[in-house]
Amino acid sequence: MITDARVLQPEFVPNDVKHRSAEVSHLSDTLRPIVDGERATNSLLYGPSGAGKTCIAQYTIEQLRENVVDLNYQYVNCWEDHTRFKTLYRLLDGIDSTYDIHRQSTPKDELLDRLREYDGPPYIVILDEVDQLQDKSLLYDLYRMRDVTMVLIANREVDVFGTVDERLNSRLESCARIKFGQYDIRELVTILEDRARWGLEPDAVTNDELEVIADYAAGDARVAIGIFRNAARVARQNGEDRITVEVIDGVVSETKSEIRQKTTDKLTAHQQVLYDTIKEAGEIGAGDLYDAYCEAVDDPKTRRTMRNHLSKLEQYNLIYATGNTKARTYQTHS
DNA sequence: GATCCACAGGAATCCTCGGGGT
DNA sequence: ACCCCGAGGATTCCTGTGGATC
Repeated sequence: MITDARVLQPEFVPNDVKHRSAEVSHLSDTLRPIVDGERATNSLLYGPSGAGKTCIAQYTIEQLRENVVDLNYQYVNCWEDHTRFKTLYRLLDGIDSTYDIHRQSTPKDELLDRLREYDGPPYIVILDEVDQLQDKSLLYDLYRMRDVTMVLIANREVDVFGTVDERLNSRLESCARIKFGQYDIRELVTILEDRARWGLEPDAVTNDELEVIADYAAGDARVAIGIFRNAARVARQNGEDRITVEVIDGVVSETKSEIRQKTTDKLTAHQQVLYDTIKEAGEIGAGDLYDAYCEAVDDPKTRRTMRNHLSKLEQYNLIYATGNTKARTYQTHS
């Protein structure tokens, strides 16, 4: 039933994207000067998760590479590489310049100097989940490099610019903001149609089933594709030759927790405990939460550190807080 | 409405770890 | 073997805020 499993993967970038032509052309307009050997504008793509930001960034740059003789680019997930060192390391990796860097504390900012020395072809860097970057001044350092063009990706604009100082803010003022909205049902269906056409036998699924999936996904393409993939897998295991609504119903909650799991896996042990505690309690205040947390771990950190962790969890969209000061409580999402 | 106090979050400082230099 | 350095996390210190209580 499955003819090409690759197109069912979440990181698959199709060679034709749907419903995002405005965003694609906006982004490629900002990058176009590179074709003429000029300096391109930096850009910020923002919008909810599963709205196609990462996909469109990669797609657009691929398109550009076909038109430009020489162009380097590198994708960095700032959540995974959230420290200054790791991000810089990844950027040097993209231009094969890491050969003798091992430790975290090479002479002060040697990595940055190394990047400054770069004089190859234009270098486009995608900084995904850039709001997770702990040291935003790195953006300023990158901004000042002639050959480097930044494509920033975040959920909310304010997460990127709300926290940086005046100096950086005025520099980034000029960057192109490209807003991504949620997909609607119709759009999700056509996205899934394409994947079905490329990856499954004909007639393995009809629009009715795709609509059910799109409905469950609530605008999030990542969730839609995840449900689709799991449904295809289960159908194949059952020896069926098509995806039924029953199969879809069966994999929805599994898929959603799978995606959430991917997020919580990236948390530290202490953050996990906090998240689990909140989840179990349903709704909990800061004082009770700290007490429960101290019970649950051997070496509890301070209250202040817990607050730092909580604000991380909030940024990750795992929890949210309501109310002010004493009345403030925490809850998990969905 | 005055006072209290748990709480949030910024800033400065401390601590630890990994790896270099001598 | 020893000391030193830088990065990043944790802690300490602090201020401002708003709900609770009388």
